[in-house]
Amino acid sequence: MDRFRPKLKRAGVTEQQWRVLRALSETDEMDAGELAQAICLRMPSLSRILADLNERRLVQKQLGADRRLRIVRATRQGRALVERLSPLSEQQYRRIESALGTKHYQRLMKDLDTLIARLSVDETEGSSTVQEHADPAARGQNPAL
Amino acid sequence: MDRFRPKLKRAGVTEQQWRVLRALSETDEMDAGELAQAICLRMPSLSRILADLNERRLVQKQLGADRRLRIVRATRQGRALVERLSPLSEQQYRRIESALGTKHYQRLMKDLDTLIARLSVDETEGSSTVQEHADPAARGQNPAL
DNA sequence: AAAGAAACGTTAACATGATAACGAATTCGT
DNA sequence: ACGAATTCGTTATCATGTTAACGTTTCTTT
Repeated sequence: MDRFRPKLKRAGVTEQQWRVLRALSETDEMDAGELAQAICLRMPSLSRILADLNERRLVQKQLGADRRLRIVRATRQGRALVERLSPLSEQQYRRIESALGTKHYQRLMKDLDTLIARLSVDETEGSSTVQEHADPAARGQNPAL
Repeated sequence: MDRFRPKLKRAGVTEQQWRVLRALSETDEMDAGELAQAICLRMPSLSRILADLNERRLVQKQLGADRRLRIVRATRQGRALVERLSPLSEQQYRRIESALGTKHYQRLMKDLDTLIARLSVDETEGSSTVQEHADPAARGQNPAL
């Protein structure tokens, strides 16, 4: 992140704002809780970030059918920002991969996924919210960048 | 850490304070810079933490021969605290190990060490400060807890 | 249906992470 | 020897992590 964060800063977003936008740009819409779990952000942090991104018109918040829920969507501008920065993000993953070698890299990502999944299970005692990803291109359910 | 942090809190130390004390109790003395690198803490954070721990008599700061350096040592009380909490820390590592299995656990720790070492190298472009640890019991140069 | 419990977000308060600007001490080049 | 560049640590500032306390809305229980 030491390498990627400066690029994010030039683009006007912080590290966590980036993770939020990235996650949102991959789906249509989510409620805040889903989003928080998807990217491992606590609700207090997410609240602040969404409030900020909302004012800057990068995301859009609205009430759900269940009016406790806050439905969030990335706006056009938000998605455009992600499109613009994604290549720089990919570049960092390739850097990590080349530092370890493809084989070790994939093994590391897999082991980390396994660890996160298993630890999550008995944290919440059963209600595993961590979904499997059969996609071999997936680099883990919690992309750092 | 979600499991260990509450125990630390009851003992009156934060997560990073714990890491500082743990590192110091394993050596005789270090200057602030060495310490920061050893446990991956930025100097601004370390400064605040050492100032705090110093007032609470858990560590002791003094000037080195080179008077730019701050030599730091854990006091008796500091070491006693680590002795008292170490078993609880070990317990967490065993939990992680049992979640992955011994084989995967060791492999994960090794891969992470490798990654950290290699990324560090070309961050600083050559002046690798990351020392090897031949000790098989070592769990990585940056114990989280 | 009404009181209580639970779920979802928000806000508050404090500790930490990150970056930059600074002060003090030391080393270098001339 | 002297001024510039370095090194080490501190301080300032802002964003985030963490925990707890709340306000709303919904679900449960009776």
